[in-house]
Amino acid sequence: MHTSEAALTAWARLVRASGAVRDAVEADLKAAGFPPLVWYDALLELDRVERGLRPFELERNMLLPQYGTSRLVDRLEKAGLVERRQCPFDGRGQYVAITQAGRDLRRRMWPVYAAAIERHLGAKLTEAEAKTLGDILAKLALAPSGCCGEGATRD
Amino acid sequence: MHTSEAALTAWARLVRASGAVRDAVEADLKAAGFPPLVWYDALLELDRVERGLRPFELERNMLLPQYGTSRLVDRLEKAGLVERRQCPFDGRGQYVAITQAGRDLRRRMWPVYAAAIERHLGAKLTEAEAKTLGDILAKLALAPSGCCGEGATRD
DNA sequence: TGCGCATCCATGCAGATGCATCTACCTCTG
DNA sequence: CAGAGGTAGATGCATCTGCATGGATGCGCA
Repeated sequence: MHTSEAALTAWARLVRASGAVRDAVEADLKAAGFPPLVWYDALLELDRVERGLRPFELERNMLLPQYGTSRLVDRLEKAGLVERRQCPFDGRGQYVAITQAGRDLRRRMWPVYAAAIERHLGAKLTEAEAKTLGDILAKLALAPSGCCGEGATRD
Repeated sequence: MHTSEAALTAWARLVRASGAVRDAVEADLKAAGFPPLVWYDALLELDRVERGLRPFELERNMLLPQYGTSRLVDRLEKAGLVERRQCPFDGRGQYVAITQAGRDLRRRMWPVYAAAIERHLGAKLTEAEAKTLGDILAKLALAPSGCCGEGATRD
């Protein structure tokens, strides 16, 4: 099986460009005195759901490892942005719910975040390019080849 | 200034997809008993240039922070894959040169690496899509908006 | 020549991450 | 109900990263 030139180029640029853009957006957030991107993402997930989320749900939604989620919640909790609640129907589990402080912080972060995205991504692409980019990237997420077995063709 | 829907979607998918693909490729390398991606990248850079590279060159080429480069070279050196050489015309500087062991390792890693790229990226896109993706991502690297001032329009 | 300042690289320390493992609880089966 | 096996989540330890700073050398200018 041959790996195409185009795929190799796309890989190289994907890694570089995404890293650079991500770092730039992170830097803008930090410069404004805000916590890292992953905090925002977690708060956003949690803000969507009234009852809170189970850690394993957060883990799936954010593509984080289990221990990463556990410790991220630790930090968010320590900062007063979320709280852990006992899960009523599963003694092993818990719900993680956003607090008002968490909602406030997320809301304050959004303008800075949006501006950073615009500056580091939006401003460099036309509308059509952004659309195309999103569409192609969506295909990469399909049929997870790394985690669920059944990645290559079955023989 | 409004941030377009398409740009926001592209951002979200860029972060997710690139993270997922990168993690999957890393995992394949690790599963084959190889060191992380960044080692490969560094060895590749160093393998291109006979005389070796100054750390600050490696730093620029790989978009790494200065201390990150310093410590990456430490690890590579400890593993016998590179060696530091005194710089003949700058007493502060040095050259980092790949060793034969480094070249060998890089060569052994390549088939696994290429297969991983094909599996996690190439196989999911058509040739045309990969080409388009690469072209669009290339535009993101232009006119660095995060690091050199002069990102937004001058007022 | 000597002094101020910039550049190159290293490093101490704190915080974050990866890995393996642990505890506690659930569920299924006989 | 007992016991096996699976799932939810936490955590000790080693490694890695970010940040600030330090030491050493080069360079420009009086």
